[in-house]
Amino acid sequence: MKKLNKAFYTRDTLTVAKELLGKYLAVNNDEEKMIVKIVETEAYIGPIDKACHTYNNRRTKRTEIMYSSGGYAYIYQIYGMYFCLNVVTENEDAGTAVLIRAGEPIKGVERMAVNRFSKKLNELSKKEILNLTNGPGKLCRALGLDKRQNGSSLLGKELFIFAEDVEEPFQIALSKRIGIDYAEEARDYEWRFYIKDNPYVSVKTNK
DNA sequence: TCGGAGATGGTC
DNA sequence: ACCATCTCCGAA
Repeated sequence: MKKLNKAFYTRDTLTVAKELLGKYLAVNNDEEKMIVKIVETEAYIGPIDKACHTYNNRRTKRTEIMYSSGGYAYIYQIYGMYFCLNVVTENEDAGTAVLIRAGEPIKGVERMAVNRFSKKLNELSKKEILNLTNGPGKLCRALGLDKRQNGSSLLGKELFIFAEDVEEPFQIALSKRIGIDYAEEARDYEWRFYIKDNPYVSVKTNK
């Protein structure tokens, strides 16, 4: 396994969004050691993207981390009760990031079952297993990610992304992004990427 | 199986 | 007053 380095993140956001597919997101706290395979991402490109929190170079306390150079986690709260994990990309002041929308549970699934459903893994139905991490809010809940990890470096050992030496082949599909209907022309940009036919991709598909 | 609405609180 | 979400519940 090879941890993704600074150079991986400080590239074009659409490239990073695509290349994050099939990589592995690792969470290593005292309490939790979990891994998911990334199966769905979305690019957010502030300067030209009305769906992005940093559109028009808007700088606020919340979005400040998005203006750092690539390789940091931007985690924000949404709808009062959920969190979304983003990976900051490109160079300092770019204001760009990739939203991690869904993952396939690989390791520490027992813990994910507790975090999501307060159940043991062997008590989950097939449907619940598929529902562990197939959406940005669900993914963060399963992995125990919240405001505490906002701004964390992805080059450390608590939260990072790595590639396996041998990667299983897959096809990349793309579509419009989810849940940004307010974003005028940006709603039509096909900046959502996912692994074709992977069962853990979030179900909703706004074509 | 589906669509609508409520939950819930930080941000602007 | 929103909002890069999720779940429940009622209708069909």
